[in-house]
Amino acid sequence: MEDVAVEAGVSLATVSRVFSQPELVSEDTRQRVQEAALRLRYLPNLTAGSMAGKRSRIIGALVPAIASAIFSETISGLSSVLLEARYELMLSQSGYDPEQELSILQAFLGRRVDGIVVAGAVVSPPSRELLQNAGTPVVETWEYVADPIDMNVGFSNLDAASASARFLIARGYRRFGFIRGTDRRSMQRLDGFRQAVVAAGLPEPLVVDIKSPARSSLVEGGAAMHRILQEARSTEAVFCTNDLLAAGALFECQRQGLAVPDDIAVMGFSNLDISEVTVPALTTVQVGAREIGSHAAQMILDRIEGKRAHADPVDTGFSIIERKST
Amino acid sequence: MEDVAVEAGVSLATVSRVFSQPELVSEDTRQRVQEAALRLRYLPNLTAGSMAGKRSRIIGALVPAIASAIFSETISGLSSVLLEARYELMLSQSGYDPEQELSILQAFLGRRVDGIVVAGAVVSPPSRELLQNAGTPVVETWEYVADPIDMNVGFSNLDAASASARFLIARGYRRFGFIRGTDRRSMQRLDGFRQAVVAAGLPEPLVVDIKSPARSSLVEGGAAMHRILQEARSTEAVFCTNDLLAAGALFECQRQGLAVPDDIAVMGFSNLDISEVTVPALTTVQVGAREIGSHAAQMILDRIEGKRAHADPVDTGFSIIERKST
DNA sequence: TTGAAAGCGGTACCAC
DNA sequence: GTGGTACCGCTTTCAA
Repeated sequence: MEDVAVEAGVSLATVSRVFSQPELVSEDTRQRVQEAALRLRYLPNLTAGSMAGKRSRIIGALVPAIASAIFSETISGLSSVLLEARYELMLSQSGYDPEQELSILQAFLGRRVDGIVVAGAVVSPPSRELLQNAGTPVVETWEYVADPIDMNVGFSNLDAASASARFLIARGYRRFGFIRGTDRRSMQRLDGFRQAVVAAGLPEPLVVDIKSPARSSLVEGGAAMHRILQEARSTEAVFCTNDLLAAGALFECQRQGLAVPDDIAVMGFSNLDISEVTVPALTTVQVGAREIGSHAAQMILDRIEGKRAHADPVDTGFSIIERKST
Repeated sequence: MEDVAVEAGVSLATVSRVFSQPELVSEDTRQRVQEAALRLRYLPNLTAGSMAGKRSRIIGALVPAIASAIFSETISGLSSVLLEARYELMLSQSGYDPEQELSILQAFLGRRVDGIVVAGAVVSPPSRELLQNAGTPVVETWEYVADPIDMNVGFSNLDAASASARFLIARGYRRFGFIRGTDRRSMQRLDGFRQAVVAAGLPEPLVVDIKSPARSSLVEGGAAMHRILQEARSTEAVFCTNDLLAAGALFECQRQGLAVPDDIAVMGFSNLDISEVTVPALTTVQVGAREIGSHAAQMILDRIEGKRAHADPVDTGFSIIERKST
């Protein structure tokens, strides 16, 4: 920076202004400084800037697994908003491990990120406590959190699953299978689904849990459907806690020569790309994955700029998308 | 940090050492400092550390689109290695826009990242020039780059596609369709495929380009297959430049009531999760997506630690996975 | 093994 | 509109 200042014949302060608050500098000097910077290939050191100013312009995001498609739209939405606001995204995966989660959050705080977005709610007590004391803006997403650490953008997984069950019941299905992922949201979905089924006086769904959250959901979905067909061939409709599981389940039906939805219906959750194109296309629940990400980003940015001290929880809602698989 | 120093009755330097080079501090003082830090909830400011030291411990990664599954295994592999080495991942998406790409790379350099990994090669001249002059370790991936900016981990897309063509020819297919993505690697794959087809004295493949790289490849693959079936019903086998396109194409065949591979064969590329589970499962090309990411991370870490000044290009190779779709 | 002090490269407040 | 200058919070010689 000093080189640029000398080259342009101005002070350090002026060079700094040209890059951070150009409107405070006269047209003329601005030009001179910018040319000097270009000539010297000067790129302002944002790290130094972060330290001197108080903001890092970095947002940390934490997902269970980067390779899983479930949250990628959310992260993409987050990233898009941040890019536009000239913020950077720091991304990490916890691998479903609470200790890993804690150490990642510590790293984020150590970096003095301006905000943290987590996929799902933060469940491990040490992690919650850490964030609670840190005072950094935090957004928990993809579920309604009764007692959020800070901000919350999501929807009621319980309600969404209840509505799904009622939808299936209204279509005439009576005997249900339920393929469930291992995350907390899947638990909530099971609760909601079960409640609606029981309320309708129908038998409880046959619940099959997937083996490992780390493996491909498409494969797990197939394996789970295999079990259901083995244990309860009379099952009429299977609800899966995400579209990857549902697609895997659908393929398993095809493999066994079963017609969907005539022999057995399949319903997914999340409205991922894949649900739109399978044959038959999957009935699913739209949850505004991308919107959750962009919303979370906006809430953090607003908070940073002091627009509102406390943001109310945002309910992004859901809607059932009826396709051919039910 | 000063508070901790006072609390523990030591100097700033000692506190610093406890967190960065604990082996230089006596067991006793180390304990005292750590306890003090815990009591005060002290988290070292890594930003300040980055500035004082010379390393940021941040690696920047640039992909065309975060929501696309193509590179997610690579990013995940990258992230895993970095996490273990206590580095952070900064992720951005260019949205297939060269100007965006440039501005993201500038931001990375402004952050003084210790290394940059790009999905694919950097093509726009200004971006290349920027990185060339920066001196930051750079890894271009997923393709063999004749004149890399710095390091290179990938494979020959041309050879992989040639091998695919020969594989299909050996299976007896003669009339080919080719569904092509818009990226450079897809172009290379077309070259390789075409060469092998022509070398065998067969007619050139019918090439269909997808409309927009931004839309879902699954949908685009279906649309492209639709066109092929319309324009050249006699096509015997369709090669797609990635598995999402292939899956989309496969579903379109199902929609039209065509049997795969009996009526028409479909082959994909990349060996994504989905190719394993569709019915029929997709023949594809395995390219070690995850390995590319972990390898890239390791190369950068080695470089940072001065293990080798210049790393040779790494060829991760490829292999054809024969499944039921051909 | 520990401490003192000079930076690292900016920002932002205060004068002029 | 521009310049001077205390920091920001840590790392890293150099000495003790």
